[in-house]
Amino acid sequence: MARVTSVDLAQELGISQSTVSRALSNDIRIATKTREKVQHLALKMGYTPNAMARSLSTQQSKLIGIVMSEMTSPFYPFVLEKLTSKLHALGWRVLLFSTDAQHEVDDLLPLVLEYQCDGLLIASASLSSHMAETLSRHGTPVVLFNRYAADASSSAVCCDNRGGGRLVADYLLGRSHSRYAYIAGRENTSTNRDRESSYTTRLEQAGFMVQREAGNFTYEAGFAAMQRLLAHSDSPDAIFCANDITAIGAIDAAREVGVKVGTQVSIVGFDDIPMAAWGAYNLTTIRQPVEAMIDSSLQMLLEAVENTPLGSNLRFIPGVLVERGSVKQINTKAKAKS
Amino acid sequence: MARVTSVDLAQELGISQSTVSRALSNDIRIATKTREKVQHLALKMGYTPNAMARSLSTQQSKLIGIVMSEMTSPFYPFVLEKLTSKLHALGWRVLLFSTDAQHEVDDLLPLVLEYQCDGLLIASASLSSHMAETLSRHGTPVVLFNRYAADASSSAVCCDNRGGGRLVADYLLGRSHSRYAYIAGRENTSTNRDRESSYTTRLEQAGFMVQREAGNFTYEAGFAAMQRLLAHSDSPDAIFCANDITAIGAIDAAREVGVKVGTQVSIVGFDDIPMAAWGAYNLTTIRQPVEAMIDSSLQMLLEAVENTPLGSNLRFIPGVLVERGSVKQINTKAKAKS
DNA sequence: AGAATTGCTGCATACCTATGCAATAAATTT
DNA sequence: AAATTTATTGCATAGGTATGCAGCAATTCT
Repeated sequence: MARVTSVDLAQELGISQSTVSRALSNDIRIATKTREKVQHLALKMGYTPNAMARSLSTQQSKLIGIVMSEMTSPFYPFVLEKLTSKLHALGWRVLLFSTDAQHEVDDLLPLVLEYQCDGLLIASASLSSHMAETLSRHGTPVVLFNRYAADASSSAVCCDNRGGGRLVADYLLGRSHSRYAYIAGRENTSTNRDRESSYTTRLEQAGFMVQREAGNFTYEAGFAAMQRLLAHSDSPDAIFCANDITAIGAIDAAREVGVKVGTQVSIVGFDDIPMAAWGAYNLTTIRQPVEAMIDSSLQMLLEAVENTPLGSNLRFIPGVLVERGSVKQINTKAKAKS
Repeated sequence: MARVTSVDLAQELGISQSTVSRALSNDIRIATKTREKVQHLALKMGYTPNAMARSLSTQQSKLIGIVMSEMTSPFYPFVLEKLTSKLHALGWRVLLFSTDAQHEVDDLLPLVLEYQCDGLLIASASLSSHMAETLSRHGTPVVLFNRYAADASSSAVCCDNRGGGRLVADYLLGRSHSRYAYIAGRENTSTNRDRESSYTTRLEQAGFMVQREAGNFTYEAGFAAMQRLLAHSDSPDAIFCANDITAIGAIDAAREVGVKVGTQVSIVGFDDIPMAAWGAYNLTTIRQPVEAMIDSSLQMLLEAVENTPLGSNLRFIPGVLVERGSVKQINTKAKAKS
């Protein structure tokens, strides 16, 4: 029951604890024979190094904190899984923090600091500049995932949401729609702001107004927003939704009143979550370059952890439009024209 | 940049480190004045206790390890989020491990042990009896979530899958179907075994055969399995799927070939994930009592952590059938009969 | 006033590992 | 054979907190 320590091994073999420690870390200076003896006994006695003691000694916890909100939105579990398995493969452990509301992120940080995380990754949540400063004072590098700070005080990697919004606008413009709308995500997220503003700007440049409905990145919000849109006689025929879940809600709302998606009305999402490809929805959407975003943020973070702390650093990775069936096909007139 | 420690506080105030430590933990023996002075300075200097050092000293890491597979299946993110936020509220931190394949769970455990986790929760994955023994030798309590060990060597809380299977069988039997099928989940999971055997047994008792198609808890598997089922002329009219995702795949496959779900064919799932309620699917399913399962497993685990390590302990919590539109309604004849 | 109690604080050490430096023994060089 | 180098190991300490026990001053009791 009592944990076996390196001292136990040392006593058992009649050697010093330091030799044991070095033998177990394959230090070249230890005689091969001794090394093997130690490693063999360690195995036999079921020795497990104490990471706490090691951290204390080395001043490195080998811990990466991940704080994530919206964990139940289908996009993020994939991110979380990839992150943790890649970190594990690289020898890091992950300390997980979840939060619903934005304001709680700040409350969580002291805990991150207590556990001496070597680095911090914040997904789909932001960071007060006060806390960003605290972290930097402690020398804990942090990168934001899919969100960036207004004051650019911390590094971040995002999907190129502005580019994505433009892509959608152009795509819809190219297939002769006449009344455009946007169903928003949660306000005060850079994600929503960027997708909306770029989409809207582009359409306005082309001479169109765009109707706007509030939302919050959920199915229910998408459903309700679509109902509102359909309540008027001149309801839109081209709708960009802040994310896929919202779009799916919108599709279900349209179907419920017999409006045909992909012929009478076009709907585009953002993310390309697995459900977007499901037969019932077949949603045209912008695919977030998740793998690239994950790799990039990991690289950024670990570099900062291992080398010198780098300054603020923003990286935007473009998404790609994946065409499915929720947008009107080009009619012959438009085709001839192009 | 240099972290401020309790020693720094002590020096600054000209008192001993032990007094600082006690003052910060609100030890009654410390004079109120001193306590306040210390706490005030701690705040001012931005003191953060070092959890590593504390763990080393107290022999308690306040860490709960969670290992989870199938993180991307929609059921588990919810579980993970609930678990972490409840643990946080109770003062615990969570060390997250994810794994795809079963065999990797064993490889992960040494890491759990290195970090001195006070307890371990394994979701949707199992544990070799060898490792269960190792853990118990280390005195680390473990509870399995939604999976249980064949040899009952570790505690577990599960949905009552057998009860659920029976519920489905009875429900389908009650609405005059004639050809039954089961689309399986991953083999070698207690979840799949229990759902299947109870369902099948009940139907066989009632004199029916049940056709079986392999699967693995995914949309694609459900889709493919349904295609196989529909390939024959006497395809089933009542299908129980190992989980909701599988059922949704099956529904899409049926729709693709024009088979009407809820009238020509009945499909029932298991889990009641949010998508089951989506308009396009409207899936009748067994709702897992997630909250109760989470609370129960947490209670079980934390009790074992804080008190004496308890022996093996199994808990099965019944699910409830939620009726939606994917099953044939009772026709008048059947209704008259009952 | 002396004795006992109470209130508050400090000393010393445990927890476990990693690592700079010194020490010893063995091998090599001159 | 003496001097230098190489190989291997041990000593001692840092890292930050918690805590049993002792110490001291102030208060209360007899």
